[in-house]
Amino acid sequence: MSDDILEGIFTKATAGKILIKDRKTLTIDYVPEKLPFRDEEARTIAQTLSIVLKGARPSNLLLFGKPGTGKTAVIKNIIKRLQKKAKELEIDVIVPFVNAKTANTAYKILYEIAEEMGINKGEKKQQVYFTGLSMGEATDRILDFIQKKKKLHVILVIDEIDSLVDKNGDDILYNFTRANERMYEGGFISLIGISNSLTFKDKLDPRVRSSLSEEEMVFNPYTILQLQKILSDRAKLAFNDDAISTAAINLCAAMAGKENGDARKAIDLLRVAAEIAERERASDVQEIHIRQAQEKIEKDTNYEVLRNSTTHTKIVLLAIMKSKNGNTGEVYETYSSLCKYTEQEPLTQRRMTQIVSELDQLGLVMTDVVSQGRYGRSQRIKIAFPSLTIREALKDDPILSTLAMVD
DNA sequence: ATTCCACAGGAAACAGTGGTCC
DNA sequence: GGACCACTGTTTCCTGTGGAAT
Repeated sequence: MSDDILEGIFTKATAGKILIKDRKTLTIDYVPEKLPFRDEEARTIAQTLSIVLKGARPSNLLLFGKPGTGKTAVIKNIIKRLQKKAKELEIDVIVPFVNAKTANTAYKILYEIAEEMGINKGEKKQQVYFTGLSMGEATDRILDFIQKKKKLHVILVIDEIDSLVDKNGDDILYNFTRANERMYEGGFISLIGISNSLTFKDKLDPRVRSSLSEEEMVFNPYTILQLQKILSDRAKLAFNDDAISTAAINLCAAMAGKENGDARKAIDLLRVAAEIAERERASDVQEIHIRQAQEKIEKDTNYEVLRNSTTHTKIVLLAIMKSKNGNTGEVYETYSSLCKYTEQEPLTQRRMTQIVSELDQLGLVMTDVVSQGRYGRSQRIKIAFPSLTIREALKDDPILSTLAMVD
């Protein structure tokens, strides 16, 4: 590197300034004390739950809303306050909080509930082990624990409850909603379900549905104006004075507003844009940085997903990239020949369509069902991002790197 | 109006793995 | 160490479907 270039970098560095003063307020984990535009929702939920302070069972509660609409944050805030109050009044309230998407399977959810309730710190015979128990036994142990404590009040929060029902059905929910019938000595369970999908209720057994949705609430997506306010509030906490222009905030809000009014994404966009601006030694975050951030986020997620995929998923993507019209049949043929070339045993076509639909959900491919009349019905599959990203992500793959380079 | 193609995608079964319990 | 349990990724089997061709 020549002296001139180094000199340039150093001069630029001294010219630049620190834009972010409090990085933590721009992360997903940061929950503000009070959420703007959610007062009414918070009040209703707090009212519903507050009767636990009188030792009575609050109604089960279902919260609906797109991601990033503040559902989880509102619940977490209320619960924090409720638990503090309950402690003062010496009322025994436990609030296990599980995320059904991270817990992934029905059994893991039971395990996490047991962990959060402290069951696994107690008698060995009552513990819910990481594996080895039947579902029935695990449920029984949790319910027995509550019953033995006599006056224990449990408010069970299941985040992303729709993903639980999608993958594992509603057996767990059935057991927990019916559990109160078994509590002869005064304890109880209330359920709070948080769902991203409004239609998930249709998949429930009617008994579970009526019992679970004693009370319901919908969190509407934020409007662009609301997002602007949220972002500028957050920017005041996160940035130094004059470190971000109003135009940049408005653009950020507009971009996130277009995609379901997701505040979480909007804040993430703000953070990445600020990091780009800092790296460029800019004097403030501008619109151009927001646009660059949007591109970077998209590219990074695609790249990471690709790199961590299984060999067959990668081959399927290559097959889609290399196929001419993208019909399922043609993609499968290409896929099979790529498997032969790389000496992999090909999966069935059924499994391949499943992989394609997983990729579709991740936004890596676009599919479109087209009917060609006499010539049947098929999917048109297209890659939804630049093929350069595929080449980059696969360049270190020992089996596929050479395949990814040729057209 | 009916036929028929080329699948989509649900359901169930299966194999292999990794764990606990007695 | 065998019985039992859950999970994951897969295969097998099957029913349903939109619309051009007949």
